[in-house]
Amino acid sequence: MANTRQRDKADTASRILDVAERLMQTRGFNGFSYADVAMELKITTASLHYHFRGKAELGEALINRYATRFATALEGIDDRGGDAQAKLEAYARIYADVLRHRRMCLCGILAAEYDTLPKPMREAVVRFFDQNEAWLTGVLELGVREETLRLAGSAANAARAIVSGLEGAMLIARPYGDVDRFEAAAAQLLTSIAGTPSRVASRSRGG
Amino acid sequence: MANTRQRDKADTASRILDVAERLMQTRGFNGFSYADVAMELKITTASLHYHFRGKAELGEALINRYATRFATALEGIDDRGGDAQAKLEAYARIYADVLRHRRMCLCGILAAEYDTLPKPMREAVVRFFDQNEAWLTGVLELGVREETLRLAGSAANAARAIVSGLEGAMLIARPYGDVDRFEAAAAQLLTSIAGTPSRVASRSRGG
DNA sequence: GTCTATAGGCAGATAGAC
DNA sequence: GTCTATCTGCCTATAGAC
Repeated sequence: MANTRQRDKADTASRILDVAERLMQTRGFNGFSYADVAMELKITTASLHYHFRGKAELGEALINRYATRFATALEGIDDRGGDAQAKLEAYARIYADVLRHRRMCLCGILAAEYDTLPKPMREAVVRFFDQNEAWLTGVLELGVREETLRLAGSAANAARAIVSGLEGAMLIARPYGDVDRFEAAAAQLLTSIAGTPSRVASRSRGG
Repeated sequence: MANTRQRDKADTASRILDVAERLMQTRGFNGFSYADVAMELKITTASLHYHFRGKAELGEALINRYATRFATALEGIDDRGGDAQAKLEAYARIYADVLRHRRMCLCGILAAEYDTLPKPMREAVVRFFDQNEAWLTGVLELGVREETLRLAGSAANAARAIVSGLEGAMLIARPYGDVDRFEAAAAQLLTSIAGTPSRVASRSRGG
Protein backbone atom coordinates (compact mmCIF):
# COMPACT_ATOMS: atom_id res chain seq x y z
CA MET A 1 0.00 0.00 0.00
CA ALA A 2 3.04 2.23 0.45
CA ASN A 3 4.01 1.73 -3.17
CA THR A 4 2.43 4.86 -4.56
CA ARG A 5 4.12 4.47 -7.92
CA GLN A 6 2.56 1.08 -8.53
CA ARG A 7 -0.87 2.17 -7.36
CA ASP A 8 -0.78 5.22 -9.60
CA LYS A 9 0.07 3.14 -12.60
CA ALA A 10 -2.82 0.77 -11.94
CA ASP A 11 -5.15 3.70 -11.40
CA THR A 12 -4.20 5.44 -14.61
CA ALA A 13 -4.44 2.26 -16.65
CA SER A 14 -7.86 1.44 -15.25
CA ARG A 15 -9.09 5.00 -15.65
CA ILE A 16 -8.02 4.78 -19.29
CA LEU A 17 -9.97 1.56 -19.60
CA ASP A 18 -13.03 3.14 -17.98
CA VAL A 19 -13.12 6.08 -20.38
CA ALA A 20 -12.29 3.98 -23.44
CA GLU A 21 -14.91 1.43 -22.46
CA ARG A 22 -17.64 4.03 -22.37
CA LEU A 23 -16.55 5.44 -25.73
CA MET A 24 -16.38 2.00 -27.28
CA GLN A 25 -19.83 0.99 -26.01
CA THR A 26 -21.43 4.18 -27.30
CA ARG A 27 -19.47 4.99 -30.46
CA GLY A 28 -17.81 1.72 -31.44
CA PHE A 29 -14.14 0.93 -32.02
CA ASN A 30 -13.97 3.04 -35.18
CA GLY A 31 -15.88 5.89 -33.55
CA PHE A 32 -13.37 7.09 -31.00
CA SER A 33 -9.70 8.01 -31.01
CA TYR A 34 -6.74 8.03 -28.66
CA ALA A 35 -7.19 11.80 -28.60
CA ASP A 36 -10.75 11.46 -27.26
CA VAL A 37 -9.57 9.31 -24.35
CA ALA A 38 -6.52 11.46 -23.62
CA MET A 39 -8.47 14.72 -23.62
CA GLU A 40 -11.01 13.42 -21.14
CA LEU A 41 -8.29 12.28 -18.75
CA LYS A 42 -6.26 15.46 -19.33
CA ILE A 43 -3.20 13.56 -20.44
CA THR A 44 -1.52 13.32 -23.86
CA THR A 45 -1.83 10.59 -26.43
CA ALA A 46 1.86 9.84 -25.90
CA SER A 47 1.05 8.92 -22.28
CA LEU A 48 -1.69 6.65 -23.50
CA HIS A 49 0.83 4.80 -25.63
CA TYR A 50 2.89 4.17 -22.49
CA HIS A 51 0.01 2.17 -20.95
CA PHE A 52 -1.26 0.50 -24.12
CA ARG A 53 1.11 -0.01 -27.02
CA GLY A 54 -1.59 0.76 -29.57
CA LYS A 55 -5.30 1.01 -30.11
CA ALA A 56 -5.54 -2.68 -30.97
CA GLU A 57 -4.02 -3.64 -27.59
CA LEU A 58 -6.31 -1.23 -25.80
CA GLY A 59 -9.29 -2.78 -27.56
CA GLU A 60 -8.15 -6.26 -26.64
CA ALA A 61 -7.70 -5.29 -22.98
CA LEU A 62 -11.19 -3.79 -22.98
CA ILE A 63 -12.82 -6.97 -24.26
CA ASN A 64 -10.90 -9.15 -21.82
CA ARG A 65 -11.82 -7.00 -18.83
CA TYR A 66 -15.43 -6.89 -19.98
CA ALA A 67 -15.59 -10.67 -20.44
CA THR A 68 -14.06 -11.26 -17.02
CA ARG A 69 -16.58 -8.96 -15.37
CA PHE A 70 -19.38 -10.67 -17.23
CA ALA A 71 -18.16 -14.07 -16.07
CA THR A 72 -18.10 -12.79 -12.50
CA ALA A 73 -21.68 -11.56 -12.85
CA LEU A 74 -22.74 -14.98 -14.13
CA GLU A 75 -21.05 -16.67 -11.18
CA GLY A 76 -22.92 -14.26 -8.95
CA ILE A 77 -26.21 -15.41 -10.47
CA ASP A 78 -25.25 -19.04 -9.91
CA ASP A 79 -24.27 -18.34 -6.29
CA ARG A 80 -27.62 -16.72 -5.55
CA GLY A 81 -29.41 -19.99 -6.32
CA GLY A 82 -33.01 -19.93 -7.53
CA ASP A 83 -34.55 -21.78 -10.45
CA ALA A 84 -33.67 -21.49 -14.12
CA GLN A 85 -36.37 -18.87 -14.74
CA ALA A 86 -34.91 -16.62 -12.04
CA LYS A 87 -31.45 -16.99 -13.56
CA LEU A 88 -32.68 -16.08 -17.03
CA GLU A 89 -34.37 -12.98 -15.65
CA ALA A 90 -31.19 -11.99 -13.83
CA TYR A 91 -29.27 -12.53 -17.05
CA ALA A 92 -31.58 -10.21 -18.99
CA ARG A 93 -31.25 -7.66 -16.19
CA ILE A 94 -27.50 -7.41 -16.87
CA TYR A 95 -28.29 -6.28 -20.40
CA ALA A 96 -30.97 -3.85 -19.23
CA ASP A 97 -28.51 -2.24 -16.82
CA VAL A 98 -25.98 -1.71 -19.59
CA LEU A 99 -28.68 -0.11 -21.72
CA ARG A 100 -29.77 2.16 -18.88
CA HIS A 101 -26.29 3.68 -19.03
CA ARG A 102 -27.03 4.42 -22.67
CA ARG A 103 -24.52 1.81 -23.75
CA MET A 104 -24.55 -1.13 -26.12
CA CYS A 105 -23.07 -4.48 -25.12
CA LEU A 106 -19.34 -4.09 -25.79
CA CYS A 107 -19.12 -7.27 -27.85
CA GLY A 108 -22.42 -6.59 -29.58
CA ILE A 109 -21.15 -3.30 -30.96
CA LEU A 110 -17.86 -4.95 -31.92
CA ALA A 111 -19.75 -7.71 -33.72
CA ALA A 112 -21.14 -5.00 -35.99
CA GLU A 113 -17.61 -3.76 -36.75
CA TYR A 114 -16.20 -7.27 -36.91
CA ASP A 115 -14.75 -7.07 -40.42
CA THR A 116 -12.66 -4.01 -39.51
CA LEU A 117 -11.20 -5.35 -36.25
CA PRO A 118 -7.64 -6.56 -35.64
CA LYS A 119 -7.50 -10.35 -35.41
CA PRO A 120 -6.89 -10.61 -31.63
CA MET A 121 -9.98 -8.51 -31.01
CA ARG A 122 -12.05 -10.68 -33.34
CA GLU A 123 -11.08 -13.80 -31.48
CA ALA A 124 -11.87 -12.22 -28.11
CA VAL A 125 -15.33 -11.19 -29.35
CA VAL A 126 -16.16 -14.73 -30.43
CA ARG A 127 -14.90 -16.10 -27.10
CA PHE A 128 -17.30 -13.76 -25.32
CA PHE A 129 -20.31 -15.12 -27.18
CA ASP A 130 -19.12 -18.70 -26.65
CA GLN A 131 -18.86 -18.03 -22.93
CA ASN A 132 -22.38 -16.62 -22.77
CA GLU A 133 -23.89 -19.44 -24.78
CA ALA A 134 -22.16 -22.06 -22.65
CA TRP A 135 -23.48 -20.54 -19.42
CA LEU A 136 -27.00 -20.16 -20.81
CA THR A 137 -26.99 -23.71 -22.13
CA GLY A 138 -26.22 -24.93 -18.61
CA VAL A 139 -29.03 -22.88 -17.13
CA LEU A 140 -31.51 -24.12 -19.73
CA GLU A 141 -30.50 -27.75 -19.21
CA LEU A 142 -31.03 -27.24 -15.49
CA GLY A 143 -34.49 -25.82 -16.15
CA VAL A 144 -35.45 -28.77 -18.31
CA ARG A 145 -34.18 -31.20 -15.67
CA GLU A 146 -36.08 -29.51 -12.82
CA GLU A 147 -39.09 -29.07 -15.13
CA THR A 148 -39.40 -25.33 -14.58
CA LEU A 149 -39.12 -24.63 -18.30
CA ARG A 150 -39.80 -26.23 -21.62
CA LEU A 151 -37.81 -25.89 -24.86
CA ALA A 152 -38.78 -26.43 -28.48
CA GLY A 153 -35.33 -27.74 -29.50
CA SER A 154 -31.92 -28.28 -27.92
CA ALA A 155 -30.68 -26.16 -25.02
CA ALA A 156 -27.70 -25.00 -27.06
CA ASN A 157 -30.00 -23.79 -29.80
CA ALA A 158 -32.26 -21.96 -27.38
CA ALA A 159 -29.20 -20.38 -25.75
CA ARG A 160 -28.09 -18.98 -29.11
CA ALA A 161 -31.55 -17.62 -29.79
CA ILE A 162 -31.60 -15.91 -26.40
CA VAL A 163 -28.19 -14.27 -26.82
CA SER A 164 -29.19 -13.18 -30.33
CA GLY A 165 -32.52 -11.84 -29.16
CA LEU A 166 -31.12 -9.84 -26.27
CA GLU A 167 -28.28 -8.37 -28.33
CA GLY A 168 -30.72 -7.41 -31.06
CA ALA A 169 -33.16 -5.91 -28.59
CA MET A 170 -30.36 -3.70 -27.19
CA LEU A 171 -29.21 -2.74 -30.66
CA ILE A 172 -32.64 -1.49 -31.65
CA ALA A 173 -33.75 -0.03 -28.33
CA ARG A 174 -30.78 2.34 -28.32
CA PRO A 175 -31.79 4.47 -31.35
CA TYR A 176 -35.18 4.88 -29.68
CA GLY A 177 -33.52 5.75 -26.36
CA ASP A 178 -36.11 3.51 -24.79
CA VAL A 179 -35.27 0.96 -22.09
CA ASP A 180 -38.92 -0.13 -21.85
CA ARG A 181 -38.74 -1.22 -25.47
CA PHE A 182 -35.84 -3.47 -24.57
CA GLU A 183 -37.54 -4.90 -21.52
CA ALA A 184 -40.74 -5.69 -23.40
CA ALA A 185 -38.81 -7.46 -26.15
CA ALA A 186 -36.62 -9.31 -23.62
CA ALA A 187 -39.63 -10.51 -21.64
CA GLN A 188 -41.35 -11.62 -24.83
CA LEU A 189 -38.25 -13.51 -25.94
CA LEU A 190 -37.61 -15.26 -22.65
CA THR A 191 -41.18 -16.39 -22.04
CA SER A 192 -41.53 -17.52 -25.66
CA ILE A 193 -38.26 -19.42 -25.95
CA ALA A 194 -37.97 -20.74 -22.41
CA GLY A 195 -41.49 -20.55 -21.02
CA THR A 196 -42.97 -22.58 -18.19
CA PRO A 197 -43.97 -26.16 -19.08
CA SER A 198 -47.68 -25.46 -18.61
CA ARG A 199 -48.84 -21.96 -19.47
CA VAL A 200 -52.25 -22.61 -17.99
CA ALA A 201 -50.76 -23.56 -14.65
CA SER A 202 -48.48 -20.52 -14.70
CA ARG A 203 -51.40 -18.25 -15.52
CA SER A 204 -53.65 -19.51 -12.75
CA ARG A 205 -50.79 -19.08 -10.29
CA GLY A 206 -50.06 -15.55 -11.51
CA GLY A 207 -53.58 -14.15 -11.69
CA MET B 1 -32.61 5.85 -74.70
CA ALA B 2 -30.53 7.99 -77.05
CA ASN B 3 -29.55 10.22 -74.17
CA THR B 4 -26.27 8.57 -73.31
CA ARG B 5 -25.21 11.38 -70.99
CA GLN B 6 -28.24 10.98 -68.77
CA ARG B 7 -27.98 7.21 -68.69
CA ASP B 8 -24.32 7.40 -67.74
CA LYS B 9 -25.06 9.69 -64.86
CA ALA B 10 -27.69 7.35 -63.50
CA ASP B 11 -25.41 4.39 -63.98
CA THR B 12 -22.50 6.03 -62.19
CA ALA B 13 -24.65 7.19 -59.30
CA SER B 14 -26.16 3.77 -58.83
CA ARG B 15 -22.82 2.02 -59.22
CA ILE B 16 -21.51 4.30 -56.49
CA LEU B 17 -24.46 3.32 -54.33
CA ASP B 18 -23.84 -0.38 -55.03
CA VAL B 19 -20.21 -0.27 -53.96
CA ALA B 20 -20.87 1.99 -50.97
CA GLU B 21 -23.74 -0.20 -49.90
CA ARG B 22 -21.57 -3.28 -49.77
CA LEU B 23 -18.88 -1.44 -47.83
CA MET B 24 -21.41 -0.01 -45.39
CA GLN B 25 -23.05 -3.39 -44.79
CA THR B 26 -19.74 -5.08 -44.11
CA ARG B 27 -17.59 -2.38 -42.48
CA GLY B 28 -20.09 0.17 -41.18
CA PHE B 29 -20.36 3.89 -41.90
CA ASN B 30 -17.15 4.69 -39.99
CA GLY B 31 -15.34 1.77 -41.57
CA PHE B 32 -15.11 2.92 -45.16
CA SER B 33 -14.02 6.09 -46.96
CA TYR B 34 -14.74 7.96 -50.15
CA ALA B 35 -11.34 6.75 -51.30
CA ASP B 36 -12.41 3.11 -50.91
CA VAL B 37 -15.44 3.64 -53.11
CA ALA B 38 -13.58 5.73 -55.68
CA MET B 39 -10.73 3.26 -55.99
CA GLU B 40 -13.05 0.35 -56.64
CA LEU B 41 -14.87 2.26 -59.40
CA LYS B 42 -11.60 3.62 -60.78
CA ILE B 43 -12.71 7.22 -60.45
CA THR B 44 -11.47 9.97 -58.12
CA THR B 45 -12.98 11.15 -54.86
CA ALA B 46 -13.64 14.49 -56.55
CA SER B 47 -15.96 12.74 -58.98
CA LEU B 48 -17.72 11.12 -56.07
CA HIS B 49 -18.42 14.55 -54.64
CA TYR B 50 -20.10 15.49 -57.91
CA HIS B 51 -22.73 12.77 -57.39
CA PHE B 52 -23.07 13.05 -53.61
CA ARG B 53 -22.22 16.32 -51.89
CA GLY B 54 -20.67 14.57 -48.92
CA LYS B 55 -20.46 11.29 -47.06
CA ALA B 56 -23.53 12.16 -44.97
CA GLU B 57 -25.65 12.61 -48.10
CA LEU B 58 -24.30 9.38 -49.55
CA GLY B 59 -25.22 7.60 -46.33
CA GLU B 60 -28.70 9.06 -46.39
CA ALA B 61 -29.22 8.02 -50.01
CA LEU B 62 -28.07 4.51 -49.14
CA ILE B 63 -30.57 4.11 -46.33
CA ASN B 64 -33.41 5.50 -48.42
CA ARG B 65 -32.70 3.19 -51.34
CA TYR B 66 -32.38 0.25 -48.98
CA ALA B 67 -35.65 1.07 -47.22
CA THR B 68 -37.44 1.42 -50.55
CA ARG B 69 -36.15 -1.93 -51.75
CA PHE B 70 -37.17 -3.51 -48.48
CA ALA B 71 -40.67 -2.06 -48.79
CA THR B 72 -40.89 -3.50 -52.29
CA ALA B 73 -39.85 -6.91 -51.00
CA LEU B 74 -42.54 -6.73 -48.32
CA GLU B 75 -45.14 -5.83 -50.94
CA GLY B 76 -43.94 -8.82 -52.92
CA ILE B 77 -44.59 -11.07 -49.94
CA ASP B 78 -48.08 -9.64 -49.56
CA ASP B 79 -48.79 -10.12 -53.28
CA ARG B 80 -47.78 -13.75 -53.12
CA GLY B 81 -50.61 -14.43 -50.67
CA GLY B 82 -50.32 -17.33 -48.21
CA ASP B 83 -50.98 -17.39 -44.51
CA ALA B 84 -49.20 -15.39 -41.81
CA GLN B 85 -46.72 -18.21 -41.11
CA ALA B 86 -45.62 -18.26 -44.74
CA LYS B 87 -45.16 -14.49 -44.69
CA LEU B 88 -43.04 -14.62 -41.56
CA GLU B 89 -40.86 -17.29 -43.11
CA ALA B 90 -40.46 -15.22 -46.26
CA TYR B 91 -39.56 -12.23 -44.08
CA ALA B 92 -36.82 -14.19 -42.31
CA ARG B 93 -35.56 -15.37 -45.68
CA ILE B 94 -34.83 -11.77 -46.67
CA TYR B 95 -32.45 -11.52 -43.74
CA ALA B 96 -30.85 -14.88 -44.50
CA ASP B 97 -30.19 -13.80 -48.08
CA VAL B 98 -28.43 -10.64 -46.90
CA LEU B 99 -26.29 -12.73 -44.56
CA ARG B 100 -25.40 -15.18 -47.32
CA HIS B 101 -23.73 -12.26 -49.09
CA ARG B 102 -21.65 -11.85 -45.91
CA ARG B 103 -23.48 -8.63 -45.12
CA MET B 104 -25.24 -7.23 -42.09
CA CYS B 105 -28.61 -5.50 -42.38
CA LEU B 106 -27.76 -1.94 -43.42
CA CYS B 107 -29.83 -0.38 -40.67
CA GLY B 108 -28.73 -2.93 -38.11
CA ILE B 109 -25.09 -2.00 -38.57
CA LEU B 110 -26.02 1.68 -38.49
CA ALA B 111 -27.95 1.15 -35.26
CA ALA B 112 -24.66 0.09 -33.69
CA GLU B 113 -23.00 3.31 -34.88
CA TYR B 114 -26.06 5.41 -34.11
CA ASP B 115 -24.39 7.90 -31.76
CA THR B 116 -21.82 8.85 -34.40
CA LEU B 117 -24.24 9.35 -37.31
CA PRO B 118 -25.37 12.67 -38.83
CA LYS B 119 -28.91 13.51 -37.77
CA PRO B 120 -30.61 12.84 -41.14
CA MET B 121 -29.14 9.35 -41.18
CA ARG B 122 -30.33 8.70 -37.64
CA GLU B 123 -33.86 9.62 -38.53
CA ALA B 124 -33.81 7.42 -41.63
CA VAL B 125 -32.59 4.45 -39.57
CA VAL B 126 -35.46 4.80 -37.10
CA ARG B 127 -37.94 5.10 -39.96
CA PHE B 128 -36.67 1.81 -41.35
CA PHE B 129 -37.37 -0.02 -38.10
CA ASP B 130 -40.78 1.63 -37.80
CA GLN B 131 -41.62 0.48 -41.31
CA ASN B 132 -40.62 -3.11 -40.54
CA GLU B 133 -42.51 -3.23 -37.27
CA ALA B 134 -45.63 -1.81 -38.88
CA TRP B 135 -45.61 -4.43 -41.62
CA LEU B 136 -44.92 -7.27 -39.20
CA THR B 137 -47.65 -6.07 -36.87
CA GLY B 138 -50.11 -6.30 -39.75
CA VAL B 139 -49.00 -9.83 -40.61
CA LEU B 140 -49.25 -10.95 -36.99
CA GLU B 141 -52.73 -9.45 -36.60
CA LEU B 142 -53.76 -11.29 -39.74
CA GLY B 143 -52.43 -14.54 -38.31
CA VAL B 144 -54.32 -14.07 -35.07
CA ARG B 145 -57.51 -13.30 -36.99
CA GLU B 146 -57.23 -16.34 -39.25
CA GLU B 147 -56.10 -18.42 -36.24
CA THR B 148 -52.92 -19.67 -37.88
CA LEU B 149 -50.78 -18.32 -35.06
CA ARG B 150 -50.96 -17.48 -31.40
CA LEU B 151 -49.25 -14.62 -29.54
CA ALA B 152 -48.40 -14.18 -25.89
CA GLY B 153 -49.00 -10.39 -25.93
CA SER B 154 -49.85 -7.69 -28.44
CA ALA B 155 -49.00 -7.98 -32.11
CA ALA B 156 -46.94 -4.78 -31.93
CA ASN B 157 -44.89 -6.22 -29.11
CA ALA B 158 -44.33 -9.49 -30.90
CA ALA B 159 -43.33 -7.55 -34.03
CA ARG B 160 -40.65 -5.70 -32.09
CA ALA B 161 -39.35 -8.93 -30.60
CA ILE B 162 -39.12 -10.49 -34.05
CA VAL B 163 -37.23 -7.56 -35.59
CA SER B 164 -34.90 -7.51 -32.57
CA GLY B 165 -34.36 -11.23 -32.71
CA LEU B 166 -33.58 -11.37 -36.41
CA GLU B 167 -31.24 -8.37 -36.27
CA GLY B 168 -29.43 -9.88 -33.30
CA ALA B 169 -29.18 -13.27 -34.96
CA MET B 170 -27.55 -11.64 -38.00
CA LEU B 171 -25.22 -9.61 -35.82
CA ILE B 172 -23.90 -12.68 -34.05
CA ALA B 173 -23.94 -15.14 -36.94
CA ARG B 174 -21.60 -12.92 -38.94
CA PRO B 175 -18.52 -13.26 -36.67
CA TYR B 176 -18.99 -17.03 -36.90
CA GLY B 177 -19.40 -16.81 -40.69
CA ASP B 178 -22.25 -19.25 -40.25
CA VAL B 179 -25.59 -18.86 -42.02
CA ASP B 180 -26.89 -22.06 -40.40
CA ARG B 181 -26.46 -20.42 -37.02
CA PHE B 182 -28.72 -17.59 -38.17
CA GLU B 183 -31.32 -19.90 -39.61
CA ALA B 184 -31.52 -22.03 -36.48
CA ALA B 185 -31.93 -18.94 -34.29
CA ALA B 186 -34.47 -17.41 -36.68
CA ALA B 187 -36.55 -20.60 -36.78
CA GLN B 188 -36.43 -20.85 -33.00
CA LEU B 189 -37.52 -17.23 -32.64
CA LEU B 190 -40.38 -17.42 -35.10
CA THR B 191 -41.89 -20.65 -33.84
CA SER B 192 -41.52 -19.50 -30.23
CA ILE B 193 -42.93 -16.01 -30.61
CA ALA B 194 -45.53 -16.67 -33.30
CA GLY B 195 -46.10 -20.40 -33.18
CA THR B 196 -49.16 -22.32 -34.34
CA PRO B 197 -52.16 -22.24 -31.98
CA SER B 198 -51.89 -25.94 -31.19
CA ARG B 199 -48.40 -27.42 -31.20
CA VAL B 200 -49.75 -30.92 -30.88
CA ALA B 201 -51.89 -30.54 -33.98
CA SER B 202 -49.01 -29.01 -35.91
CA ARG B 203 -46.70 -31.86 -34.86
CA SER B 204 -49.06 -34.62 -35.88
CA ARG B 205 -49.53 -32.92 -39.24
CA GLY B 206 -45.76 -32.57 -39.74
CA GLY B 207 -44.70 -36.10 -38.81
C1' DG C 1 -18.70 14.24 -65.58
C1' DT C 2 -14.26 13.54 -64.59
C1' DC C 3 -9.90 15.07 -63.81
C1' DT C 4 -5.43 17.32 -61.15
C1' DA C 5 -4.02 19.64 -57.38
C1' DT C 6 -4.39 20.88 -52.95
C1' DA C 7 -6.22 22.47 -48.64
C1' DG C 8 -6.88 21.57 -43.70
C1' DG C 9 -7.67 18.47 -40.26
C1' DC C 10 -7.34 14.36 -37.60
C1' DA C 11 -5.68 9.67 -37.14
C1' DG C 12 -2.23 6.42 -34.78
C1' DA C 13 2.31 6.34 -33.51
C1' DT C 14 7.37 7.37 -31.98
C1' DA C 15 11.77 9.79 -30.20
C1' DG C 16 13.67 11.77 -26.67
C1' DA C 17 13.66 15.34 -22.77
C1' DC C 18 12.23 15.77 -18.02
C1' DG D 1 4.99 8.32 -16.16
C1' DT D 2 4.20 12.23 -18.54
C1' DC D 3 5.52 15.62 -21.51
C1' DT D 4 6.75 18.34 -26.28
C1' DA D 5 7.57 17.87 -30.82
C1' DT D 6 7.02 15.67 -34.85
C1' DC D 7 6.07 12.19 -38.52
C1' DT D 8 3.45 9.90 -41.84
C1' DG D 9 -0.63 8.81 -43.59
C1' DC D 10 -5.47 9.08 -44.38
C1' DC D 11 -9.65 11.60 -44.23
C1' DT D 12 -13.39 14.80 -46.26
C1' DA D 13 -13.85 18.42 -49.16
C1' DT D 14 -13.11 22.21 -52.72
C1' DA D 15 -11.30 25.02 -56.81
C1' DG D 16 -10.78 25.10 -61.28
C1' DA D 17 -9.10 22.95 -65.83
C1' DC D 18 -10.64 19.90 -69.47
